[in-house]
Amino acid sequence: MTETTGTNHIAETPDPRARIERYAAASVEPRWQARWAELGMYRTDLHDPDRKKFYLLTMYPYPSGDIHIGHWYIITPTDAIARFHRMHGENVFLPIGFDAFGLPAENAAIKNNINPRDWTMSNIDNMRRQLRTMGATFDWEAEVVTADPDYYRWNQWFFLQFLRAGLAYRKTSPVDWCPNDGTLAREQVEGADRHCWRCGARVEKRDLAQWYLKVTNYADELLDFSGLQWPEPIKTQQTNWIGRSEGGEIVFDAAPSEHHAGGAELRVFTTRPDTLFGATFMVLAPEHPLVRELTAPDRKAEVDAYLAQAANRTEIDRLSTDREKTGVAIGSDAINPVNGERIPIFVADYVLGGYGTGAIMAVPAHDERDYAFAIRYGLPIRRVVAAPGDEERELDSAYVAHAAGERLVNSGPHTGLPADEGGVAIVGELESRGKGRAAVTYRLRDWLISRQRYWGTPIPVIYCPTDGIVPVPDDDLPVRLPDTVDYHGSGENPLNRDEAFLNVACPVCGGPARRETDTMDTFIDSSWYWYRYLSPEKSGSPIDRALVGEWTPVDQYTGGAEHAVMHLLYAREWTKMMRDVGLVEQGEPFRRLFNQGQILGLDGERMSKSRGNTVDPDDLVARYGADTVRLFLMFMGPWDQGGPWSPTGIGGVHRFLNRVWTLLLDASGREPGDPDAGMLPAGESDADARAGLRSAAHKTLRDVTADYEAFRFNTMIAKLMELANTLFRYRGTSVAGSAEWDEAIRLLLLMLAPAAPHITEELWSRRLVERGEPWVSIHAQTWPEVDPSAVVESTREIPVQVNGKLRDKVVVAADATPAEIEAAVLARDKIKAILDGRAPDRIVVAGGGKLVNLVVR
RNA sequence: GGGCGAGUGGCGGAAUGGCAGACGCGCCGGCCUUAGGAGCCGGUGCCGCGAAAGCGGCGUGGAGGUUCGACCCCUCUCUCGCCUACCA
Repeated sequence: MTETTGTNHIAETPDPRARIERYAAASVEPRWQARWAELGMYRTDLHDPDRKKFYLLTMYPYPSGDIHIGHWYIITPTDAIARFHRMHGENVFLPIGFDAFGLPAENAAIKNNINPRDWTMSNIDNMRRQLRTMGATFDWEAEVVTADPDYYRWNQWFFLQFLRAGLAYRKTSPVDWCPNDGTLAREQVEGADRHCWRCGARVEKRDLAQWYLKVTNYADELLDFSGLQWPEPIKTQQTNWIGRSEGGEIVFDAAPSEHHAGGAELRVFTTRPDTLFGATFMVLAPEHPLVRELTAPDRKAEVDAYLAQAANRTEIDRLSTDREKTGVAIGSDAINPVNGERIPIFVADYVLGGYGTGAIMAVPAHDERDYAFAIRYGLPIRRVVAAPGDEERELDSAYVAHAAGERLVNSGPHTGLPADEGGVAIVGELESRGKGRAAVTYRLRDWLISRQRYWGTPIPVIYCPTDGIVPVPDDDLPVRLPDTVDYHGSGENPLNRDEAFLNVACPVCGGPARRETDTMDTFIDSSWYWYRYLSPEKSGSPIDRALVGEWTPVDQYTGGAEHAVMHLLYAREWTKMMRDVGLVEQGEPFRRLFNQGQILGLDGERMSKSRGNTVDPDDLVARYGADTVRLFLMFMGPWDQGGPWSPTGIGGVHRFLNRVWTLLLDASGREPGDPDAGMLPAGESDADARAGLRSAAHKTLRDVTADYEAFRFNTMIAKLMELANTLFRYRGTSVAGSAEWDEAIRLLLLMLAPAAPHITEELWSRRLVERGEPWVSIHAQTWPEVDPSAVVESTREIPVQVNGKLRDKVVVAADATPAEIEAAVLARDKIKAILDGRAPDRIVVAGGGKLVNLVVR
């Protein structure tokens, strides 16, 4: 290494800057990055039996082309966590890969007339290079690229496994359809105006035959987060998304009429079976299969018009906040199973086809939506639940509260029962007659995975005129995407026109058949990639079961909270499906989850290339170095908070690193600007100073260790700055160069190493040269231990309050008893003056002597 | 409409029942410099009194409450951000 050290030639030089070499990140950082790569320092030995394993996963990036400051914000603290754990002797696995399928590649391809694969792969090359400039310790040997046939063939393989297990199925139903992206899963439709999560276009409904995964099987299990250390808001969001409701399913029969024989079963789901006697009409969703059958001939024109209008509904009133309830009567009645009453049937779009049974019994007295509808169309409102004394009171809105002592009214034989008992009794009675049962409904839907796009995993299915739906045999996998694509300048899936891809012999009968041209939702790629990291080259199976058994679930996952009900839910569902087809033992993928915040652009919006508000870190790295950028991102604020990007203040952390550099290279130097340079603070002896320094260093170590463990990087860095400031105060004094000084310097470097890996490695190596010791990387050092004896104090200063206001401070021995503290406080002149002869009514010695409060009334 | 989160100096933020404002930016003063958008030292919540040391008052969106003591816990309320959207 370099031979220069500042201590050899000291104070005569007039300009201190001429004396020591300046910190030049631009030359230091690439040199160490190359050295680490050369030594393979971060290649993980997945088979090491001795060390405790630590699987640290960070959400893999989409290869949009450029790494921006937001990527750094996610990755560099994650890297610090990895380095911190390595210094604790753990075998850390920190892989990286690319989420390489998806629409932006296709859009770029159409726009620039290039192949999506070429576009994606060249972006990945660029991003690999940029990622390396961070100094992050990724194990590049484990890299996964999802657009690689060696990866996506296993998506196909999983699909076939799930198909065999009954977890995948094909169904024709109204699906959410985006004009650009084709089919969307329910959670990929956002907002009141129902726009596409990816492109923002308005989403329509279309009837299509599509592939689904049966994730609703897992609804209850997904509500169970026991054993997971996940942030509460994410658990809440997932719980709300799954949306479990308990209630009853009740069977109404269609009443006979001139146009219908009656008897058709109309099932409704309700969470309020206790209000069944209050049902005064019934509402079917526009998609309900019995709408057409039950519509009276004289109502047909109006109903048809309404159904057509409902299909376009989102366009009509996309911005209206309180949507008017609309609907039309279909000219048939239903029979209420509890009292035989005939109630009219309506079709209205406030009832959703996809939730519950797509039909409701309307109880306007006790449901706000039903109330609004009844008022608008002049339908009867009958109160059936009332709090004591309210029985006769007129309703001016739906009564939905749950007041104590509520009882059923107007409910036939159940009148007078407490409401909750009444509900149970009604369901029980219906059940005995085969007209109802207790039921649970979920908001969660099955996962619609078909996408009408080229750039994704082909769904491995063949349609044969004679044999129907035929799975592609495992041996024929992967079904490869053709390399040459011709978009004809449109977004239509080019696979539909690719005769070579389309035409295939049926695996069963050998006759001519056609391939499925839909591809899979790219969230499938991200639902298992961390298992593949453990064996990216494995060819005979998707995962290495021994390694997966040993290394997963992932110990720590870091990434953004925006995937709360998408990726993070799909990942849990997929692992459960893998478990159920016998591939993994566990049912949960990630033990501990941390959601870092998001860095927003200067416009306050989420950074994205399409918005054009990304911040390129390359300029900052060129000017200050990667360590400064890393440290600045960690210092900005709490990691889970994020915030708008502003480089204001980056000079502060850069100055800090320069000061650390100076402390190492020029401990004895003195600054001309300091009038007290070279002198100990007034009244402090050399021994005091040395003991104080040692104490400060060990207290810092204690606190910094806790901050790393809790991912509190901002306060961690603040404490290191404080220690550096303390050291700087003693620079050039008799303390500099003492054993205590040396220990403090050593601790400072070790504590800083995970966050600022390059400068600490450089300074560490120079320190070793100076001491004549052989080189060992600082990143291979063991995390130091706090010396408890160094952090104990002989005295302590206790704040003294009078009636809760700070008035004085008193210094007592560290082991002073409460009585001694009390006596010391009362002996203070200032306290005597404030008390003015009065005796305190009460003396609170709080927190084991942390504070004293005198109460005077 | 519902859910989650957050409101603290000029700014980023610290302190989760015990000295509010750590650390950093910015600003002010000084040193050093041919020079400084470099470096170093000191100061810096607001208001008042004081030459100063210092003293006093106010202060964590607002209003109440619990407590010896509240940025922190409770109730109500306002503002902002994110998520969600008629879920029977």
